[in-house]
Amino acid sequence: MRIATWNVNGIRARLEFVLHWLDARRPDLVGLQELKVTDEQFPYAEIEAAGYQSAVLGQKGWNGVAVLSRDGVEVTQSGLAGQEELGSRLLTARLGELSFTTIYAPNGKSVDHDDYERKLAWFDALAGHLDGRTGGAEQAVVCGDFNVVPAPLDSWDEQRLHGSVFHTDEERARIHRLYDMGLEDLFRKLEPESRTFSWWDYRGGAFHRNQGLRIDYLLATGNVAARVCSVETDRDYRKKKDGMTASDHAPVIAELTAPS
DNA sequence: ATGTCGGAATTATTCCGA
Repeated sequence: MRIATWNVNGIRARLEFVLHWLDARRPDLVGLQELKVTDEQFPYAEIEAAGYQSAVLGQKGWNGVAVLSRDGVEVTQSGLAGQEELGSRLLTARLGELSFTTIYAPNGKSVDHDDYERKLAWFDALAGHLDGRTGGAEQAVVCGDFNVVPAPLDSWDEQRLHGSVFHTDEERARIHRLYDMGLEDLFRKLEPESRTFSWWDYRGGAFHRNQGLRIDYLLATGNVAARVCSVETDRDYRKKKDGMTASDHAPVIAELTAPS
């Protein structure tokens, strides 16, 4: 089973690119973020023609998340209670025994901006919501754009950026709280030393300079993490392709063995 | 060069968010 997360930066602008990727990579279950469409504007038919059912939590213009599945989607959670004013940023679907949540964390802008405190509060609400859903025999994946660089190794320039947004101890504490709740970072589990990014700024030739951040991840409960056999950051889909413009994020894909 | 995108507001240009 292949699971993936991808911030597409606008599903209307990226549809051709996403269809190309679905056809090439054939993931079974995908979390998409930053759709920038209402539910009605989502291209259900085109995605269905590619072999996927879609569950969508959209909004006009900004944010928005979706779960794509080859085997149907039963939505069990749509939105994060109490955080609605920050936009459409969480969606959970159940596939058999597996709970699959995709999130798009608030950006925070900068540590001295009001949005930064709202970002921290959003993560606290996320932890509160997930509490009790990631322990015991629960099988869960929580994936998406976390907008936090979890450790110094995940930044292209920790020395310069430490303490700035995405790189603060407060944000990292929120990610560690998720780890403490039993969620493991699938990429880090398999690649403990690798400096591999998932996002590069459009500006300044950041991609070609490899000035990026690892802010997109697949977290999973231990019983799911035990099944992971490979994790890839799909850099090829951060590149222009046949005249199509890429998102500023690359997909992250993990392969899981069948449940025992 | 704070250098690029996608989308909104508003009507082809400017602003905003990332």
